[in-house]
Amino acid sequence: MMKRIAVVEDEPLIREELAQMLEKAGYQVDKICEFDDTAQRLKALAPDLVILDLNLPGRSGFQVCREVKGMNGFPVLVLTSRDQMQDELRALELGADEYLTKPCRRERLLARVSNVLKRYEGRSNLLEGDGFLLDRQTYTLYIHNTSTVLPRNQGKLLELFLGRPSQTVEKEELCGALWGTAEFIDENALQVNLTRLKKTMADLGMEQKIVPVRGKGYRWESGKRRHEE
Amino acid sequence: MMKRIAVVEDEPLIREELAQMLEKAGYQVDKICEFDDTAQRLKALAPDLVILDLNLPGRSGFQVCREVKGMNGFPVLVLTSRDQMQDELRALELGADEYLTKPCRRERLLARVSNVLKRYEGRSNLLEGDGFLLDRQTYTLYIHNTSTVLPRNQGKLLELFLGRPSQTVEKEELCGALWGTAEFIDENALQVNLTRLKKTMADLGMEQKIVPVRGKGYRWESGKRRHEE
DNA sequence: AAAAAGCTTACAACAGCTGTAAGTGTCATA
DNA sequence: TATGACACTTACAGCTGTTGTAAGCTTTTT
Repeated sequence: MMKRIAVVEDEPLIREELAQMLEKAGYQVDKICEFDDTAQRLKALAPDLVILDLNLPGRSGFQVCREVKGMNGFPVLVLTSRDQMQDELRALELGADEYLTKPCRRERLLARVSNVLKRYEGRSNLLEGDGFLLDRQTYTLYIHNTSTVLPRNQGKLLELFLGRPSQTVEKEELCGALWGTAEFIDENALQVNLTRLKKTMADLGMEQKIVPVRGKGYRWESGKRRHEE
Repeated sequence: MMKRIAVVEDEPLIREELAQMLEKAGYQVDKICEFDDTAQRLKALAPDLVILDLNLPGRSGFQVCREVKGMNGFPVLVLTSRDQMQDELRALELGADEYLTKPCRRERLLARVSNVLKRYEGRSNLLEGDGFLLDRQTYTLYIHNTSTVLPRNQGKLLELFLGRPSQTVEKEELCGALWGTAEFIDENALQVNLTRLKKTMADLGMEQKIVPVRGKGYRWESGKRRHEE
């Protein structure tokens, strides 16, 4: 399957040259030319890799980098003419997967691109939690250098909670996630499954985080947040 | 928990300087000073990251890189004075996670080290196959942007094969992997499990690779390797 | 052609996950 | 502080998917 790369670069000449080079190397390229809501556009494109310039009109590339990594976790390769050490450190700290300075030789760029893509192979549906990762398909949970496959129901619940941090999730919805349509709600069965999830989380050393909201449902508390809302 | 870094560098001065820098940054450092069986030594150390020089006495650093990536999948950061583009490409192709040239500023090195470590968080036991990844603990198989949890026996077999690419693995050993001690060998049961593994591999679109060696055992053929050695 | 090695398939035993049900604990309000 | 509603625990039996068994088939070698 052809890998898709999004190019975020405001200088048209460089952008086109980049796109051509990548296409010649067998990638499908999406060019971003307007930079008012870059992160959102990227989310819609859902590429396999983002190549990002730091000097963008309006919003800074750093901001985009942070948003992309926080939101979707796409791999990000920063390609910029800013060669200050500080910029590099900042980009890496924000989660960039690679940092290259322009001008950059074709071979090097392509090698790094392929390297980053390879690293991310098969990891496109890892959900990021607070100190752990959850595979959406298999419900494999990665934490503290170990992995465990959660039973299906526990995985579904955890997945749902991770998508709604710090929000109250109603029982109806939880039941819906477990048994499809939420027409027949078995609060007890839900309760049992929640207990089981809590237990395996405790066994794995994750901080307890599923808080009951009386009469409503449950809320997932992100571990060591400082400020509540 | 303190991360452990193995430094593979033959020049004592540089080695010590590197080690000091890393230790000051809060890592535990293992220095490798003899280079006759580097990959084996690294395996025994089981570090969180390997910093590797390419110009080693005896065996080439490339060879070490390949062995480390094939065997254990530790993250490898190549730090070398060879700044030929060709070297960089080759190292990346062999699976190196990062390539830096000496001299390298402290901040850059530390940033890249922390970046690589972060990427590998919780992924320390992913075995790399030819176009796929296998989680040693859960036998979750990642391929083509999907993941599947293999049944235990199929996982064990695949794991064993991945550790012995292009070698004939005897039936005894395969049985040993499945049922502990290989004292009681049930060739038929083994056969059935192999068939099942082949089937799930075929279903997942992996090229067929388990070749019988008459009277001996089986051999895992690495798909589309160009040059063997 | 026959023997040996390798492979396929169906089936029953088994393990682990799931829902059920009955009972215990906790909280909020009168 | 008594009460009822809600929340939780536990044991158990049914179900699903994995495993070993056994019988028969195919391929290879001599």
